[in-house]
Amino acid sequence: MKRTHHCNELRPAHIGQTVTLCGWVHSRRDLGGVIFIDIRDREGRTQTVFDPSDLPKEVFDRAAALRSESVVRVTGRVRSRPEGTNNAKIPTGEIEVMVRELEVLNLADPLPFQIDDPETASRVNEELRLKYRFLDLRRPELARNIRLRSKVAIVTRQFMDEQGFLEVETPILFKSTPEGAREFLVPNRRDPGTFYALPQSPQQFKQILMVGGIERYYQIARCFRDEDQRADRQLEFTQIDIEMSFIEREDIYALIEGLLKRIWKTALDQDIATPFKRMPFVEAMSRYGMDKPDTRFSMELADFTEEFCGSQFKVFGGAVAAGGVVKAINAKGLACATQGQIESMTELAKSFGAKGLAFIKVENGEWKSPIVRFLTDAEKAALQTKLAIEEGDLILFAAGEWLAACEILGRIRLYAAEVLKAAGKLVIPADRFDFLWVVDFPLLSFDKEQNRWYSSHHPFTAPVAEDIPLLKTETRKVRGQHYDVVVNGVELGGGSIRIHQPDVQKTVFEEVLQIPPDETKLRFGYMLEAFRYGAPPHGGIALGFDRLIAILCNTPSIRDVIAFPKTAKGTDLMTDAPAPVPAKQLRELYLELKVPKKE
RNA sequence: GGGGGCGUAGCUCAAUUGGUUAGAGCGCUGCCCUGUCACGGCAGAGGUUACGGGUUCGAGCCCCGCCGCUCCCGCCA
Repeated sequence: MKRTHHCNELRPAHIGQTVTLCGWVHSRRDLGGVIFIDIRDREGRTQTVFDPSDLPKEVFDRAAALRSESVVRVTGRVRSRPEGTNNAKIPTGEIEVMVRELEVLNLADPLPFQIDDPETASRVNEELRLKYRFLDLRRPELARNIRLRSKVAIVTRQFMDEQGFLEVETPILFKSTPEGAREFLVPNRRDPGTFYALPQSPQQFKQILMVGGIERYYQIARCFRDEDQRADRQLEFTQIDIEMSFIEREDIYALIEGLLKRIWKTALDQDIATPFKRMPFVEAMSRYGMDKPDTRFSMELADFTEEFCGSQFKVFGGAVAAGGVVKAINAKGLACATQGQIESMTELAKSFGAKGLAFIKVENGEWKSPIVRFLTDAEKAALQTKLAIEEGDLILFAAGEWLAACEILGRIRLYAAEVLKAAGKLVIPADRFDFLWVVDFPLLSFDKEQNRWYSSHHPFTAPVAEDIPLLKTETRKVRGQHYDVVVNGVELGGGSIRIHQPDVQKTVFEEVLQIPPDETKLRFGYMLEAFRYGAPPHGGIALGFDRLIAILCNTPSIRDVIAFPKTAKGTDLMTDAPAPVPAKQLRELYLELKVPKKE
């Protein structure tokens, strides 16, 4: 070992010992006659002292020439700091190391950005931080996140092992399955014109593992989806992937509640309440306008379909007449919303298909709104009662098809909450976590443009048993045995009980999803075949590991919990990936490029 | 594919809204300093205002294009 102690280890008990520390020059305070250098490693920092009366001039001069973030190795004697010079801010603040020897292991160039001050470092342009990720990773915040991630991975493995799960690795080189997310393709040199695909998830392998008798599988699995990025979405990401045989939905709920309880206890030393609330999809949409409701604040959607049936206000009356609904929320205390904010909300509503956004401002005891003159006294009374309207409130409406109206108000609700938070009128404690299961999703959704049904989750999701007869007749009504686990409005994971009977699976593929039989065979033939040779009933779930860590770290972006994340455009600013390859490599793969020239 | 925000010194930001030589703090370089801990003091260097066009007597500021980062919509079985 090059060192005897780490930089957060020395205490008054070590006084008198000769020690060797290695680390980065965190800060250098050169007082001319004496130099203080704080040496930092991942554990903490320790003050070292260079006293010229006690040191060869050459060593002192080298210390004076050190720059921030240089890597050094120092040897010296631990001593108590002189009276009145203790530093209460750091755990090693009662001692210091009187240096005898200094070895400069790596003299650092001046840094592209400073990392010693957390305040400014966290505000540095992300582009620069991504390019110099190795510097960013030294920042305490990021280091803490990476550490927590490791800790949670370990406790996950411990918990899953205790529950009798086997960790099984599945292939990264898989086959293209064009349903679902766009895939990354890998050309196959051995058979020109054929390709592997990187898995969107180990879904099919984990089901095959169940047929293979593994019974309980888990994996902290890398997944790849070639879709556009978001703060919570990267091209490659990690899932805690789980599958079990001979179980029902409740078994998954109990397992995941146990796992999350353990994770929260380990990561935050917090006891979370289980079991989690269960909320049917229809209820989540009706009350919160979201299938991943943030239940930390209310501002729930109220229904006024009955009240506005036949209303003089055509937008509402017409919507109801057309079989739609009228919904409203009360953004308490938001009557102060600026014209710009109302416009933003209107734009938001329009982006979700609304024609406009009706609102009522309650100010100075008066209902201010372009629509109020169309409302009858009875209608006003209904609003007053159901929304508990008070001075300073802002009422927002959506009318139309049930799902669309709910979704619009759901988005408006979140926007309003952000505005209220910024104004200090809505306060949500950082340590509050509202978990819930969203259940009873529709198995299938209808794509109006392509005029066909598609799986709400994925095509292996089992219908609720009693709904199976409705598959071909009342497709819309079939519920899937699918569940999402949601916390604070974030979809943490989802899964389902799977179809394990080949005939049901075949019906879903061919008769409901309308995939031609030969294509079904080509894409999923091996699964249908596997299910013919003794497939146990099974189900599973996948938790977004990056999102989980981001929630625990209280950061909005998963880039903050991934060591080497990519940008929104999918590039790695440090390595410059992706990049062109030499023609020779393309020839070996029998690939020819037809890249359109930029004008 | 679409919409919004940002881009000025190595970093974080300013520039009286189109008007003199583009400033400050930190960092960097040099000098001074023996108890600092975001040490302090003095001096100095450092700019193609992302990039390319345009309008104008005059552009960091206005217009068009383009690149990059970011947020959102679409997309994410």
